[in-house]
Amino acid sequence: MSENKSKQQPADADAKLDQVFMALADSTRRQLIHMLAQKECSVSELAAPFDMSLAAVSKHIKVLESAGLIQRRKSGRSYYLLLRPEQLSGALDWISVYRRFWQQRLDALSGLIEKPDQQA
Amino acid sequence: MSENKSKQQPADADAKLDQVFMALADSTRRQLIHMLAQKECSVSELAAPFDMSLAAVSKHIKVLESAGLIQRRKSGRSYYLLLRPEQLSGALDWISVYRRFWQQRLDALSGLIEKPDQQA
DNA sequence: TTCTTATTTAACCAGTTGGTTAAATATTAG
DNA sequence: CTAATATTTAACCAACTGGTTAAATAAGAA
Repeated sequence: MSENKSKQQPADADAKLDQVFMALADSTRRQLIHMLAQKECSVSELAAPFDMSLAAVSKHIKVLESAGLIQRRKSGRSYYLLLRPEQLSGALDWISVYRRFWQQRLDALSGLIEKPDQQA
Repeated sequence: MSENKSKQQPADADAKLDQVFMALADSTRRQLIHMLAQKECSVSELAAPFDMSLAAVSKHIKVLESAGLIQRRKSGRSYYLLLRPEQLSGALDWISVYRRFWQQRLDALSGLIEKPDQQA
């Protein structure tokens, strides 16, 4: 018998979500993602706007990279980082499951606004 | 002049996102959210399925609570926890910004599948 | 080859996380 | 009042985070 059939969600997917959410749980890293959504950047381009050492930014980049959110390409003596936005889909999907739990309420509320009495 | 006009995103919102994403970056806490999406639960109900001490679960609950994702109500000697799913909207919105970056590609891809040649 | 540029890696540090067990607190039950 | 139940809080610990500075590595420039 296969030994991990009992887990409905593979531990891998869980660990991956851990990594992605953790990667997003830092303002600097979210800004890096934002920059990379505009265009591919080198490490020093990415580091420029931040008031911290290049080594610190390098570490943040590594966190994003091991979460799979960015990809690295070497060109000459520079590394260029490329966003892999589709890697966010797991996180989006996870949260989206709970969207209906608040959307319901909002829908009900906007229903009330549209027809405050039995006017419809 | 107001001294924090230069920041386009208030630090508060940033810190809040930090907390929410951090709260989600743990499988145990995601499972707690899942349970609370079904129904309001007491601490011991929440702790039951987990192979860890009640004190540990209590700490996880506190993390979710300070992120604003759940709300606590005392009844007798039990605490009941209630999910506040709408508090996930900030995180969803943040990720959604980048959705188009991968959706574009998927759309293009499915376009290719629908009309593999110039058959349309 | 030697210098400079781009970046990583190593060593270190303070603070946080996620777990433990044991003690404290609050409330209901006898 | 006393005992049991539900939960938090405290004290502790190992591992991880996010930052630092300094040294190592890689590659283009002179």
